[in-house]
Amino acid sequence: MAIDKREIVRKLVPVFRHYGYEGATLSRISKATGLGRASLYHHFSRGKQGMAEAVLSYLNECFDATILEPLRSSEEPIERLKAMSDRLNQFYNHGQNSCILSTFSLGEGRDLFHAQVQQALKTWVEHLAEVLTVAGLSKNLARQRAEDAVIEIQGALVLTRGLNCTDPFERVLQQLPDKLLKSA
Amino acid sequence: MAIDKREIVRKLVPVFRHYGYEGATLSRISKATGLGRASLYHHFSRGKQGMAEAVLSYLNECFDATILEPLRSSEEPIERLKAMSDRLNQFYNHGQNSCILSTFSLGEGRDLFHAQVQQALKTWVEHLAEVLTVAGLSKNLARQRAEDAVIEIQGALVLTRGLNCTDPFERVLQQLPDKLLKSA
DNA sequence: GTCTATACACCGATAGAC
DNA sequence: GTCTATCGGTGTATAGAC
Repeated sequence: MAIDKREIVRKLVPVFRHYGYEGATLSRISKATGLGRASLYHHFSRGKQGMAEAVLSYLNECFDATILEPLRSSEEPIERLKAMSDRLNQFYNHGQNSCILSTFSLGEGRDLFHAQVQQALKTWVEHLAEVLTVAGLSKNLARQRAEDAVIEIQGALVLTRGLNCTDPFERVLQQLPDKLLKSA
Repeated sequence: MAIDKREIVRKLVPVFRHYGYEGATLSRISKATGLGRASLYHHFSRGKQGMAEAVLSYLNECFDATILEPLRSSEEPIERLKAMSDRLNQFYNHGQNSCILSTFSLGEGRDLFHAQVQQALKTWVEHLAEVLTVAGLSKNLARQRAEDAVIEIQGALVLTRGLNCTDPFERVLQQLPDKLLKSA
């Protein structure tokens, strides 16, 4: 059933996120899901690539429903941004989870998933820019700060992973809303 | 000779940087260097791990000599930071090169190279914090902004790769010196 | 110092039983 | 829908000739 497949995809997420497309071997996938190779091919007709696409779609869906959703609300801009920060802290487990968009833009995954990765990043930036425009910033400044926000979050994920310490990520998220809205 | 080995390592750099530790297969390495598998094992006694360590050491050395060196100069802080930005733009090829510190903090590479990655990031932050302290910032603020600088650079690399557009990286570098020094 | 040849484990993928 | 068994290919690594 569809619900079972969704549960399998959920188990695939950490494997692809941590190891990247090439590093996510069928052995690791099999271990993570508890399913044999053949069972996996029963569910995902196009093999490993199908699994990776399912993971990417699933995470895009989650990201839209949990992180972008508050940005589309009718709350005050500052409240929307604070809500996004809170959700991001959960979504990335205090910065300890990698971002699939970052992982899939390396190696073989880059060629396979570039379109989806690019689209996901653009959508995120656009949602942020819209909130900042509502808050009264000029189109150009809103756009630039929206990009800065994504940059800081992605960079904080790298630093948090590299230093093995969640402080940078949580600090960036905490400071982000005010930083984005303060007058130029 | 040592100079030949250095030349081999130079050819290994893009392979490990783009594909990560696991994705850097001996086929790709062999192709990039023009050497057969056995020749590679003649030069690097501990196999692929030895190659990766050589790449990491080599890049750390380059990074210290080209990016950190201007930070240690006796120029004005703003000039030191501008010099770093210029050098970074070359070093990362306008944001089109991945950072090995980011690549090696994923998958199997994470366990193998965590200590070196952590040390390299710390050294970078400390050099920046020292410049900002000289510029008159408080210890805490200097430290925080130094971290922010590394975060923005790493994040800009991710965005530039994901969007396939060098604008974010070059903009971040261009704005960085003033941003770091402006009064709180 | 480079090569060919080779060892053996693991890769992604499939066939066919149940 | 899951399994075992297996395919051809590729992975890292090594032996030994030149």
